[in-house]
Amino acid sequence: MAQTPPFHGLSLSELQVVSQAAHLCQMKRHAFFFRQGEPATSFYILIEGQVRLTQVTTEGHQVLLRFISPGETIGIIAALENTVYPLSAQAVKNCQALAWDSTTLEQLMERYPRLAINGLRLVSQRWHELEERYLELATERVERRVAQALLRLVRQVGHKVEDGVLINLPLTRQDLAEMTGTTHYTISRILSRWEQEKLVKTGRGRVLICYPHGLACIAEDLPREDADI
Amino acid sequence: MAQTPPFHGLSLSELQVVSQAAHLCQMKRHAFFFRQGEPATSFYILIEGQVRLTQVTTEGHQVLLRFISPGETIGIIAALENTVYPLSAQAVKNCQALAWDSTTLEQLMERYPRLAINGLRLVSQRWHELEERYLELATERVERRVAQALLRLVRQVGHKVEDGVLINLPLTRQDLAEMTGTTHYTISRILSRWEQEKLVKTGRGRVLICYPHGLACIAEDLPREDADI
DNA sequence: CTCGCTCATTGCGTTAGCGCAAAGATATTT
DNA sequence: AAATATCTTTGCGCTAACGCAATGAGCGAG
Repeated sequence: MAQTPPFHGLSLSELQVVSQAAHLCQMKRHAFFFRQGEPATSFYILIEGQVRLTQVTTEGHQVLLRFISPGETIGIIAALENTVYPLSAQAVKNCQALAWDSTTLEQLMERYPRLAINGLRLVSQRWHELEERYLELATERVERRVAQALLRLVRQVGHKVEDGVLINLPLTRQDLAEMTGTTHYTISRILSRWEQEKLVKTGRGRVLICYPHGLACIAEDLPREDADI
Repeated sequence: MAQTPPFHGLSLSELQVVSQAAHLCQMKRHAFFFRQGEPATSFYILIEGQVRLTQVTTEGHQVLLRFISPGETIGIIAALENTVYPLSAQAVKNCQALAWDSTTLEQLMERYPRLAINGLRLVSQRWHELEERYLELATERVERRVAQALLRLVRQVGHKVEDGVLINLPLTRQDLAEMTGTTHYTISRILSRWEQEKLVKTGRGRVLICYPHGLACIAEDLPREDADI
């Protein structure tokens, strides 16, 4: 735990105090850590599993913001004051997490400023990521956004296998659509095309990237040869 | 200064220490506080004027993230060591701001945890705003995004005048396009239409909202009567 | 094994929004 | 006042992407 970013720079004894304030929390597949709009009461660090962060608009449109992997935090945005969770966090697989009560967390931050500063850094990073996505959404075509999204997933949960890199998550066309601001129809068409070009192999809820470099070329709009490896 | 969010909860004597570490900084119209990609060395609180936060993609596309008004912060990212500014901050009018050196700021935060916690809260808010915009961009049509953007500007820099609310900023069609992820052509067409419907009056770099409620209806897709109030 | 659900594909018509081009309007400079 | 630069408008053709509809594929439950 000492390794994870939120706790960098804390002494051993401090770590002990902090960790004793936490409690372990188990979540089954499909269970919600919390739902958008609920009062924000807990801050989590994921130990095991995967979590999806989603949002719905007032109109009922869904957006999938990102997945959370072990070591990352959930709900830091709301770990302060009296806010509500701005998004929903749902376990994709069975999960384990450490949880802190938001008031205890605030007390801990008063006591160990390092904790607050680390938090600041984390949220800044998250901001930066989001802002990159925002930029992408505002300026790029759909195909490139999809390529970028897949590359991010490769980096995050990519699992090297014989014939490429497997996205180690159940990931439907609809999911990808909600990650990139498009429709599952369009995603399906794009993946079909890429499949013909031998860039990917897909199945139901499964995406395997055969040739990441090719995706990167699409993502960055490099001239790409149609060579199949 | 004690009123501004970054300093909530500090005692008078603490405030004194903090404010003595700052220096006043004057920026002429069109000058840059900093540019995207530069090492982040300073954190500012705007006292007077207006600042625009922009970003460019590697491809040269511009995006206008938002305007900053007096009391708001700029470059909070600088609170953390060894980062670069992720965006550019340019004075729209002549500006005055308080500036802190990033290393002194970090020391202050170590000393007064409240400062770091407030910072965390600020960045969280910013994150939330951005995420709302992201959602909008991913799910709404252009016209509604433009309506939303104008309403936000009304709230932020709206100036009540005889025949409506004036956006108290030089604001070109191009600016609005960069705020909403579209083109200045489209903005021009939309504003022309709204002008016919007596919702707005525009000039070169000037937007006056005659009937904010009408905009709100567009923004939320309520059935709106074509009555010209 | 079979039923039923969710997910995926693809043809097809539609359209929102893009972006060139060209002209007009409003500032700014000299 | 004239000249220049910067904004704005609008016609027009174009295309990326949407979204319905209908069919097909894969998975889980009983």
